[in-house]
Amino acid sequence: MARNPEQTRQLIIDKSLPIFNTKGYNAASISDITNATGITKGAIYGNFKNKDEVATAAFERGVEIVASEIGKRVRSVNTAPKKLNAIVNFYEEYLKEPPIPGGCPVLNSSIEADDSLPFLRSKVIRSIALLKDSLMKIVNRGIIEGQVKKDVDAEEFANFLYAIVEGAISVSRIEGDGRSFEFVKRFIKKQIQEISL
Amino acid sequence: MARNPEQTRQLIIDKSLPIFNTKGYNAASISDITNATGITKGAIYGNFKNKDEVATAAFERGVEIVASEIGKRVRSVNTAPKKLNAIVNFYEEYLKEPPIPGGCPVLNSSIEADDSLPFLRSKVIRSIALLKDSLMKIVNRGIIEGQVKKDVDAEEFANFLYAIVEGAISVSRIEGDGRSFEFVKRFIKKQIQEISL
DNA sequence: CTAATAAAATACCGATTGGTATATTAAGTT
DNA sequence: AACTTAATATACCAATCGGTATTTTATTAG
Repeated sequence: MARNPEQTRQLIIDKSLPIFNTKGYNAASISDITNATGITKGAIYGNFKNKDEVATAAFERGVEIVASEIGKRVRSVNTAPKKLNAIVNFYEEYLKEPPIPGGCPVLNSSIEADDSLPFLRSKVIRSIALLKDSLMKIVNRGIIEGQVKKDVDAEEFANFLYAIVEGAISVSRIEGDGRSFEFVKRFIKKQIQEISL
Repeated sequence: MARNPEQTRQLIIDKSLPIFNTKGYNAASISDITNATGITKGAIYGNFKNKDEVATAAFERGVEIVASEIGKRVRSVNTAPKKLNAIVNFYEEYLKEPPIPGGCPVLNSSIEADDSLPFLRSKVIRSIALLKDSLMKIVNRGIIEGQVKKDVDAEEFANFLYAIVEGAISVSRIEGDGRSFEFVKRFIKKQIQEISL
């Protein structure tokens, strides 16, 4: 054996994630990664079969970062409305101080993978399903625990919240300021208030 | 003079639009365009300075198509709530039978242009501003004409509507079915109802 | 201290990229 | 019909792409 392959692999993933996330899969090149890591092509192709696998690993790492951060926020409060608000606040902070440069990896990959990048598509779909499912569970538990009106359609609300947040991120990012997100945030908070008891 | 440069230019724009919109700027190559048009590189570079200008022209054509279609729907009804619903219905149809393959060009370019493609950024920002402004004007006129509650914040509603529609499109497209959009549509229709008198 | 081995570095590959310089061709003018 | 000119086609360019084969290097086992 020689060196530390796990560490190398992790380095490649960590350094390539922001590259894929900012430039997109096609524009991100292997030499971008070698430059960012200080590691050579040989090391990359020794640890990954091809560029697709690096991108996949980077995407999954990105989702992991986002999901873990959301999980932290969600667990830090104890009612459904507070949890939902915490998620919205997280995304607002995400815009101001991105834990991953380049925006939301799920949204980015979603746009790039819908027609091309078939190897990523199912991963993206799965990530979205997980996120929406978390939202649904929060709402449903809120209903059970008497914090949310019981006639609320949890699936509809989850779909609403997910779609509007992703949309607001994309708009705010291209506009380059948080004004649009501010408006949307205000709207979402009203909606959360609306379903709360 | 020889041949018909305007016609050639238009051919390049029309054929490259779906290519850029499905594959994205980077993955779409000049040879993709020569293949799709049956025209050679010489003709492309005779009519456009470079790839950026082809992409820009294609993007603007895409926006033109979307905007004109929306305008048609909006003009076909005569109250603010109906106009807003018509726009939502348009995007639902857009998913089922895309006038431009590859999804919404504004959303797609928005994601790709936020970090890279500086030459496109301002065009995308402008398109979004125009669309949101149209939405705002519809709401404000609805207020004046007594179809919309007068305490409604038109800018907030426009931002909400634009963000959620773009988000819903992206989710539905990656998922490959209209289920998510269906949920979101139901939610939006309720909101339109909510602001209506 | 050496041999074995696995990881990483280097050198190379054909294919493709965006772009350009040149040649050809079609149309308008006289 | 000959000439001019603008538009398109062809041929070519260096640079870069993803990927592979080979060599070097670091580590561990004996």
